[in-house]
Amino acid sequence: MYRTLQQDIQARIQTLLYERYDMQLPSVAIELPPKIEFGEMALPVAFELAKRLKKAPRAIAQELQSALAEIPGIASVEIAGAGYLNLKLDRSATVHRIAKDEHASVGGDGFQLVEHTSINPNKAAHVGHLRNAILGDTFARMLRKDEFKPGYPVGVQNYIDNTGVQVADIVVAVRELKRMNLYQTREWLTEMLESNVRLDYACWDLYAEISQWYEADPSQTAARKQLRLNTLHELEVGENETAEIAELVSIGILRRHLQTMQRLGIEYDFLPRESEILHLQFWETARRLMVERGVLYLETAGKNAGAWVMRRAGAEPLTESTVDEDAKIIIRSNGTVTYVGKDIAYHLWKFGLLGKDFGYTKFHEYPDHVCWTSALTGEDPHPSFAQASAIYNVIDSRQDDPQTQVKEALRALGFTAEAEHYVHLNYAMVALTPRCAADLGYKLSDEDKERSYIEVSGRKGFGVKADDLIDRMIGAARAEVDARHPELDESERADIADAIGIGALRFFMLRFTRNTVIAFDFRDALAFDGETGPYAQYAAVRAANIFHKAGVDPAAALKAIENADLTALLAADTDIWELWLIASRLSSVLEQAIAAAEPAILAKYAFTLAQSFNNFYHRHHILKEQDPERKMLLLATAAVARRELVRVLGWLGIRVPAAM
RNA sequence: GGGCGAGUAGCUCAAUUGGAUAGAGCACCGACCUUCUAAGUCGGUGGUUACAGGUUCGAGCCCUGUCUCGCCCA
Repeated sequence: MYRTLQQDIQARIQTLLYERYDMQLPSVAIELPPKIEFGEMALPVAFELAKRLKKAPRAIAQELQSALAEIPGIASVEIAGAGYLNLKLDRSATVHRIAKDEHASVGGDGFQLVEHTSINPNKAAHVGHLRNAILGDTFARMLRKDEFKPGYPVGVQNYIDNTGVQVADIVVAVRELKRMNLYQTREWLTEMLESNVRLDYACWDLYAEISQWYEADPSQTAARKQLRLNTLHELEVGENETAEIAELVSIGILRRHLQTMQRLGIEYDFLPRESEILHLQFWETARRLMVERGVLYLETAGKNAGAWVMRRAGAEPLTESTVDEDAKIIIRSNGTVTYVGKDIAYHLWKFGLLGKDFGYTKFHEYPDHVCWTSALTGEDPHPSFAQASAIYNVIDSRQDDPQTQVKEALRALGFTAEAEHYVHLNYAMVALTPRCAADLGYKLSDEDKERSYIEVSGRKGFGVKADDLIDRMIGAARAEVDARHPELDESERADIADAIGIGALRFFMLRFTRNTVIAFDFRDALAFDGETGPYAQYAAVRAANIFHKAGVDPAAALKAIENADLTALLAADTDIWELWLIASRLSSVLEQAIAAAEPAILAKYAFTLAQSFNNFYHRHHILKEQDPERKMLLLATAAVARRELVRVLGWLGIRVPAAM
């Protein structure tokens, strides 16, 4: 609703400026004043005009004041400070519009492809992967159609690198450390499934072991490294026992990853795999296109001589005699393609520019949709995901350089619109505090102890596994629920604890802006007070309780104020009006969060709204209110706070439990 | 060596992209449960926004330089 008002007023001011000063501004800023006493909207436009008109800002503000006051919905206009125009809204009229759920539409056409999770299928997911998946899932929820907004058509995919060096390592481990062949591997996997042992956990340790093994015996190092390269090569070629073992193990681990993510309410539509990108020869098609358009060229001199390279973004134009030593190698002089090369092909596919598609086959059935995976020859009918008009790659900041290269390749190939809509949704890593690392049994050097954080390492088997963390979050919530609600039966308590534990975890991962390194510590993550998920959930539960006790439907409470004149009541209680104002900003905040690709903005908003509601809840005892008019307004206020809180928590993937 | 990011209260983080007196949470001190549930509320302590210059009506944010830390690349 706030967004709608902003848009109206911006349009009015543009016409006003045009009429008065024959002037057009690209945009007119409307800010939220620092205090509610200054009104609900502040315009610094007089400062902007002062330069052009060569007049004092205050004088310009005075010239605009009366015209602005005539805009419908505006109660008054005041001039403050050096020339701010502070607008006060007609509170009663605005509340009526909010109660009717008038709000700016969010959404549009064009398929939005969000890629996240993308964990190597060779070991258990850890906290870093959780940040990735939660960010991506939240962003997809922000874009997607729901009961609040038309949204965009959205596809969520999880890229599976099933032929990479990490999977090769786990195959080497299965063979060399566990001494198993294909048949024995199959039995091993079946045993684990039957005894409910987590395969990804077993491989977590195996992966750490094999990483040590390569260098454990100096006389064997060269041979072992060669074995690893051979294994990798066999994986890439396919149709051999090595590839079959890799397929069994990686699929088993992938299924575990999907289960882990399902616990957080995270689902996927498509799992494209590296093996199909190789076998369907995506790269060969892309290579031809790149050579044809002069983007990829053979270097004949300098240190990169013999390699096929691509110019970096922003590089100076080449002259006849110069050699670009800084160019990015795409095909090494030994003929192998780099990761960036394959990634360029894959991204041409995403935008439907490659001229080929995967085969598709069903991989997993969620309650209300199917998750597909890539195949050489798939089944029909099937959807296609190679039609993105915008893509969002949730990949951590360590990949900034290669991501910039892929985007640059699209631009250089002439696909400038696609390059514009290529968003690397990057984020800083999750590390551990030294204390947390020590608790996990990691030996700290004196240098480590001084650091503010310590990086996790899969090769060292050092990190917090996702399922362990989820178990602990839910366990801690369960202890609280058991203490507070002994009267509830087992399944109800389990469900509430699940909502709270997951809510706390998701909120924790989302409250930091993307470029902040999270120094993970159990104490911080397990906090249920203050700026946390449970705090926001608690506010929503409290609001719901009011309606249970009153026997009133929240929607009816909002309808009840439709024809009431609330002017006097809203003038008397500024805190109530302020809560309505915060609630009205929902779509405005969502738009801002989408534009900045920053879910933390929504998390912050959810907290602010919950805080404002808790404040209101404490100050006004709704069910005891004697004045029927006032009680009606209080109920409607609780209803609107609850409505928007449930919505924003929904986008964050946080459920509101039945009780707390 | 090159590239990118960061440095804000004791700690962990914000700051609507250049706007009004830099805000929250935690921790600490104090007050509030016979209440629609205290996973809550209210009050207090706490700041030279790493440092030095510059740009302008206005700088935590932009520019130049310095220092420190992290990540990526050779």
